[in-house]
Amino acid sequence: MHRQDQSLSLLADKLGLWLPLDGDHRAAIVSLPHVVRTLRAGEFIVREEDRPRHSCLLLSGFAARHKLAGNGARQILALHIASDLIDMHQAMPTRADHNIQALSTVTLAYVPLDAIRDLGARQPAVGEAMWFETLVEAATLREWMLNIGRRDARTRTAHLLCEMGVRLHAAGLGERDQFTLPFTQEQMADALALTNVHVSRMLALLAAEGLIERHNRHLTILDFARLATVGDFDPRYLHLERYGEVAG
Amino acid sequence: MHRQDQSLSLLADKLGLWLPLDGDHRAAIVSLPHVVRTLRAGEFIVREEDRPRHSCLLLSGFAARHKLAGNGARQILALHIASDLIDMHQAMPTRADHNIQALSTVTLAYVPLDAIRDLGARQPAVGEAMWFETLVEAATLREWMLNIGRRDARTRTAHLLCEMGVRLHAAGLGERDQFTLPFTQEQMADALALTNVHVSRMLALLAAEGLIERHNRHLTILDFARLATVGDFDPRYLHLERYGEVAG
DNA sequence: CGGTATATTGATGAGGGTCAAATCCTGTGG
DNA sequence: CCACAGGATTTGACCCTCATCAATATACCG
Repeated sequence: MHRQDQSLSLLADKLGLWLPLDGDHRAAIVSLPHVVRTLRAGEFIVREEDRPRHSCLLLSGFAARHKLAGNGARQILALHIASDLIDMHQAMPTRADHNIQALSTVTLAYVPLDAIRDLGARQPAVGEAMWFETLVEAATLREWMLNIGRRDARTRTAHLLCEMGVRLHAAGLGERDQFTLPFTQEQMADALALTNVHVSRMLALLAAEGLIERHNRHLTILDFARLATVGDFDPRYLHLERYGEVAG
Repeated sequence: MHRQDQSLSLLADKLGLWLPLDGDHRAAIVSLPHVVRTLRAGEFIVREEDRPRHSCLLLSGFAARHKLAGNGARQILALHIASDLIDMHQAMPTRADHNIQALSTVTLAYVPLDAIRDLGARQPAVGEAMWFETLVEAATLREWMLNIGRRDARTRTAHLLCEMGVRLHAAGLGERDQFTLPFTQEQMADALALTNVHVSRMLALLAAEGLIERHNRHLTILDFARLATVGDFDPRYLHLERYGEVAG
């Protein structure tokens, strides 16, 4: 367990988004026992049937949580970006029921679940902040379910772009309206419950409508307010109050 | 706060499904402060923008958790049956982002979230069991997302029927293979991300295939194993180990 | 550079939506 | 006990969104 590095200051920053944390809180977070590892794209962080004893903080890179249907189709349940905390409260007495897979090279800080529980008990504010993190992830999952179930392909796609802009910006990984979209269209398709072909068409359509501009994987949102309208996107579920105003 | 009634023995039974609980545990659960109320079909248990201070135990009847899209379409996120515990851990410092609505006459026991938290601290086994309940609900949500995103209408419908059979039976509300399906086809459609018309067709198809039999809202599963195959249904996500064997 | 993964584009078709009418239930009041 | 009203379900006809299949084209990487 490395205790010397500062990897977990990213976690302190993230949790500080949810609740004001003082120096003691931050110090306690940063000194959590942890191990840092690097995985390459495609490697599994958690595999179905695993029984994880650690939570992971994504220090850099991108990952996807997904399940497979009997016909081989994949549904991505969540896209994770740097600063996301994975499975903090999944202290399952049983096995994981889905996979988490690196989509790019990722670095991870593994923190034992016991240490997280202890810290939550010792510093209730930190416990609450970690709890809030879990609730936001659940709220995002519900919003995605609505997205997949009841919005058409164009709306769905616009919604995902808005969400990624806001989340990447909140995590300090780009501007809300200009960022590198790190996913293949096939991965986006599995997140949106579409096909890669149709995602390609929808991105082309949004570009033709003057809502976005693309150069390779670099994306510019030309009119966030309009894209949010098209995407039926209301950022409240992300609980990043700063982004409440959708105005361009 | 009524303390005299035995409404919460249902909760003790439910939590006992997840972990063995002794007499002390049960006594502590049953004596939680609570209020019992009755709501009629259509009334809201939690409304978007509410800030609930209570968790609800569904004592009888059926309820749906749902979100609305901008176009007016509704996505049901979860169907709740008697013995389900609603929003135990939703101690949101912020507002609910979806609705919970009674689908039939329901009776509810409202338990203050503070009391739940206290009990979890005082009796860790009970806390763990309540925690497990939340994890199972999250696992169900993920399975539904896969269902909606990546399975065709026939498979989706069969999957829901299997799930309801297992859950109703586990809750003592019917046989796994024979129960009253208390939902309108429109409600099922909103749960499956289909239309009421197509749900009608899929139920008719499953009946024509000899997998189920219907008389009004009474449903008989004629061959559970085959229906589970058709529905790509693997009950592990419900964590009711007893139902692991899908055999007819 | 060459080879592979990714993205684009076109043609075609199927799964499920929409609309509308008919039928069936359920509950209510006479 | 029957008649009736309202909702729920069923059925049919038609059509549209998105999937599928296939051929290029483009970007990425050793």
